[in-house]
Amino acid sequence: MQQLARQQPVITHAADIINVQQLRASCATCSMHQLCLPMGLNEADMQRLDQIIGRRRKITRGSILYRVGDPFINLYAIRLGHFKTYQVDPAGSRQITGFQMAGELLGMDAISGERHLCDAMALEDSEVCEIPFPRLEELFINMPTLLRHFHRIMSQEITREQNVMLLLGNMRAEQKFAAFLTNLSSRYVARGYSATSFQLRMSREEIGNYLGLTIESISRLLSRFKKENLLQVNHREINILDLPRMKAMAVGADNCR
Amino acid sequence: MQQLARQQPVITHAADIINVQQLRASCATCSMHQLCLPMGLNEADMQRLDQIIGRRRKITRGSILYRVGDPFINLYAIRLGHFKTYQVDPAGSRQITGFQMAGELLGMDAISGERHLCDAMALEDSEVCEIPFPRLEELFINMPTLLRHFHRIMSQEITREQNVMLLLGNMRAEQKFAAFLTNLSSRYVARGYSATSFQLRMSREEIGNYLGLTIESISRLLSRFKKENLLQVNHREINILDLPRMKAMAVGADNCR
DNA sequence: CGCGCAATTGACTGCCCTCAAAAAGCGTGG
DNA sequence: CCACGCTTTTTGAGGGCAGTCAATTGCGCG
Repeated sequence: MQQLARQQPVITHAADIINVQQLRASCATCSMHQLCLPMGLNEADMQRLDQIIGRRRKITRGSILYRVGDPFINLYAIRLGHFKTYQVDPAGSRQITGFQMAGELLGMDAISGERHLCDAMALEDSEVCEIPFPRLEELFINMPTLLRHFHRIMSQEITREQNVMLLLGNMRAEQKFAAFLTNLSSRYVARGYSATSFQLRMSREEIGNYLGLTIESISRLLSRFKKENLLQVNHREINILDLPRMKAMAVGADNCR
Repeated sequence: MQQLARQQPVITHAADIINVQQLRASCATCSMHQLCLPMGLNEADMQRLDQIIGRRRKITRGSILYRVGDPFINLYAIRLGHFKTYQVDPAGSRQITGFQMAGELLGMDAISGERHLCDAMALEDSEVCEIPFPRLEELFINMPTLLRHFHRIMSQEITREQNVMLLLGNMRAEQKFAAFLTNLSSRYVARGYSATSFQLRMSREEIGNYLGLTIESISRLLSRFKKENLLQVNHREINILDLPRMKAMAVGADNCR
């Protein structure tokens, strides 16, 4: 089931040096620092946070960052790339619980049980910052700003999941998919990208699984949206032509139960 | 749509005195303290937590503890009773995001935005402890045990919601309902009650809404389970006759996609 | 070119929703 | 006590949305 990585990085001496520089890359120079854990920290605090960051790891497409049962050691801040997290139930069926992008935090579900409760897989070649949780806890003691922001992030995750529950429990296929696209759109906007043009990092199957639909349904929805001039689609390239209507659909302005 | 409270507490002088005593009730004497926020605290720390608890409020059945848009001031620990939380989407449709019982914490979704993002309604006459969040944050600075446990609780909430996502996205009606019942069962066990005999605190409609099903489907499922000798049901009184089979059904041992 | 994988499209099925009506509780008032 | 209205629940009949199954297309790659 697991996709194999397309390419392994070729390690040369020169590349090692570059890598070392990347490892020393700091939160301050990271383009995601307004979205990520260090948000709102002053320079001194950001440096202290920097010092506990374990390392910046590259995760190749299709490989697993952590899986169910792994001991919980680190949180991971996504520096670059996209991930999916999915739960595996005892019968073996899977449910994707989220798609995460740069600036978002992975692994918070593991805090309670000291073991990860889902798998996290890179959807493309990605980079994460390892944040050793025990050391982060030490920082909390003297950095109330950091602690407060961490609580905000966890709370946001709770809210995000509640929105997915609303989506899964109350929406029709069309509305689900529109909500999915507008959600991606607004997250790309927050990162400075286009609201209407972006690449889907996940397959139709993954979208379907996430939304509680089949791959065929996703495909049909895309065709219909295309026919209705809501969007253009070419493989994974999405171009939303009528974002207002898409948003209206997502909030159920058209068809609701 | 909102149910009106059935009865307002009659305040007399004598009752006031009793109330005052209840207000002084401490975490140490609360039957939920092994499940609730003070879990694992030593006596001194528990007293410090006690001191910041605002008041113990009674919430009559059907009345609202907080609603969408209310400013976030307190977390609430349920001392007694049951609640439901539900989201209201722009089109007006609702999704119940959880049923909470004694020992559980309400309001964590509001931390990020400083406003509540769902409504919380008492399903029966209940009592909560108000926990002013800013004061709780002050405690965190000197009580690492409390902080760690708070993080566990938030993380548990994330995990719980991921399980609901799995349920809503991947399960058939029968499996959903079996999972719902076994979930209640295990939570009652954790509170020292029977695993097989309990009262549903919520209506069929609320169950259906939570599970992404209609009231009719819930009713039919109950009838079928009854016919198959899985359970007895009398109004809201549930008696699970074959818990192992119910659990097997919940994990999809019978029918999965 | 042919193979494999992902996506699309079509035909059909079935689970659950919708609509409708009857039954069962429950409180109220005659 | 029973009649009455109201709400909640149960049960039935039928329909629709999305799933299932299957065949086709398109694309990348060896």
